[in-house]
Amino acid sequence: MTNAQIAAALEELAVLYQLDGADHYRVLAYTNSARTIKNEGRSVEEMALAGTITELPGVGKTLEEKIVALVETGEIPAAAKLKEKIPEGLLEISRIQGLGPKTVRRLYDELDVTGPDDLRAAAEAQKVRAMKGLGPKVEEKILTGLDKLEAEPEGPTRLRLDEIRPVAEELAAALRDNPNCERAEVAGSVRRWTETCKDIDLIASSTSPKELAAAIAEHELVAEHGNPNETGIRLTTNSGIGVDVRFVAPEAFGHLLQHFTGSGPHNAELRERAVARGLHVSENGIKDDSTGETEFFATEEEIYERLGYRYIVPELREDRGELDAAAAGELPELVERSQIKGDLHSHTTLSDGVGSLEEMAAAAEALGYEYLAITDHSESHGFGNNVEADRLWQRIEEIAELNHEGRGIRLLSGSEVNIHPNGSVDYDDDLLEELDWVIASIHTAFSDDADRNTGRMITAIENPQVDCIGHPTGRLINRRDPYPLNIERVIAAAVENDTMIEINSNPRRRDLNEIHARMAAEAGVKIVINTDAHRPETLELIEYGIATARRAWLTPDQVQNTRSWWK
DNA sequence: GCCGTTTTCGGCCCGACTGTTTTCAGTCG
Repeated sequence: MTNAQIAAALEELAVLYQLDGADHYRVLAYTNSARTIKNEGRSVEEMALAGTITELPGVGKTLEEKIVALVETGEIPAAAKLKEKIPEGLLEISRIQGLGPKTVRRLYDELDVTGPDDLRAAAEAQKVRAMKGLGPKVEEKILTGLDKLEAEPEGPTRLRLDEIRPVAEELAAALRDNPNCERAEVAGSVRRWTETCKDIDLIASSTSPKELAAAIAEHELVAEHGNPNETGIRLTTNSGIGVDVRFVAPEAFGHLLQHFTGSGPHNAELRERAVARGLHVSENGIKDDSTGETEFFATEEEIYERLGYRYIVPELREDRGELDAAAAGELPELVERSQIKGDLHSHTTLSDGVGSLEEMAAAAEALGYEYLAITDHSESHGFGNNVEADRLWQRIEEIAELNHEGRGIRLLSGSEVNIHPNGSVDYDDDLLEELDWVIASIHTAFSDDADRNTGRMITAIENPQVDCIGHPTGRLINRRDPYPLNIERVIAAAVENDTMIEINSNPRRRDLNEIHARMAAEAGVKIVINTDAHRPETLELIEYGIATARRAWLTPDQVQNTRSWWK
């Protein structure tokens, strides 16, 4: 059972308890443990069976018992019991925006609502507005919420960062360009460089906020907007992305920026620790119990300093140990884009790329790189993009000639070889030996069996001709789950054989992800950040791989392509 | 349900917004 599956079961149990009227903090214990498990790289199933799971923060005796039952029998007895008592449809309708567990429970108790159909009937018969504390507006919200539920049964999908980031940057730039704007910044998950984002948060200060709000509402990307006012405005873009613009006085800019950058768990933990010292943190400032005064800071740096921490960059604000590290002055010096000296995974027209050798070289040189590995697909790739051995021998010559001509960048002759189901790779050893750089990836025959996939990959890792494993889990964000893989065994094999592992920067992949990359680097795996560029301009996507590396706490010495090629 | 720089019991982050109601509960981020 995967960590994601265990986390989902605990989240479901949390909702069930909520509908059952359980204490708020008990519910919180379940949702918090679900988050911890999602953030854990090691197999939680194995930890549960080994009796070490209570090492995880927020997991005590009771949760241990429930998780062990879950991995052993496939279900949690308490959840099964609650499901007998609470109709499944109630879980569904509690996903409606603005409809919480308390109201859902009352709808069930007072109107016998057991699911979406009952609820629609009750709302249409105007029975909801007859309930105490509810009125016609709630009824309306329920009906539109039900429509949404029908249209998107899986819930709203979070957009990939590359789908949302350009919009956020353009709107922030538009705010800055307005003469009424003093300062504007992107906050929220976009600023933290998460894999996916729900919406866009923008923070701005202005001498005449209302006019600024009215101006941004007229931007060409904006389809709908709420009322412009002194505190902000809510926008929806043409592509359906929600945007929250908030205004703040310049002297308190840091507080709002910090608050809306999040993450929620980071802020909650930050505040909880502050309370122990008599300080109350909010988006409005820091209230000191000892003086009764509220302090204001213009920058986040000052806020973190006041609370006893080194400055924590947005990428680390996930409540994954950054507060302890910042308090102890032990935050890592994170890898930066400017430190990358070359890209070790790229394609040309020889396989499925759209740039020639020269075009790719020129683009890499323009980025200031010292080297670029040309790693077209191998012999068995198919799709008409396969490269026969003879052609690759020829390509080695072409690259040697280009290098001989002496340009500002060194090209490395390489290949992205397919890992076959038995773990062997394309091409004979004498050809592989002649290459500067060999990446091995799985592109076909994903098995649903973790043991088989893992064994296949470890065979490739053990192959002395293989330098690096490409996009190790094969996941496509929002589109394809990773194939089952025992990542801990892969990491151990990579350390033992001194085989590197890639963080693929393509924003659709970001593979390794930040959790696994952190675990791999801590275990001693040499990480490489590559773009897998299929056209000259996509070499720029390195910034997404850098972001994943930073979110994985990686330092430049853990990233091999911060070094010159000979090193 | 978890946990301990005051604690093995009694706390557990903070505020805005909404819709309903004359002061607040519920929901959300």
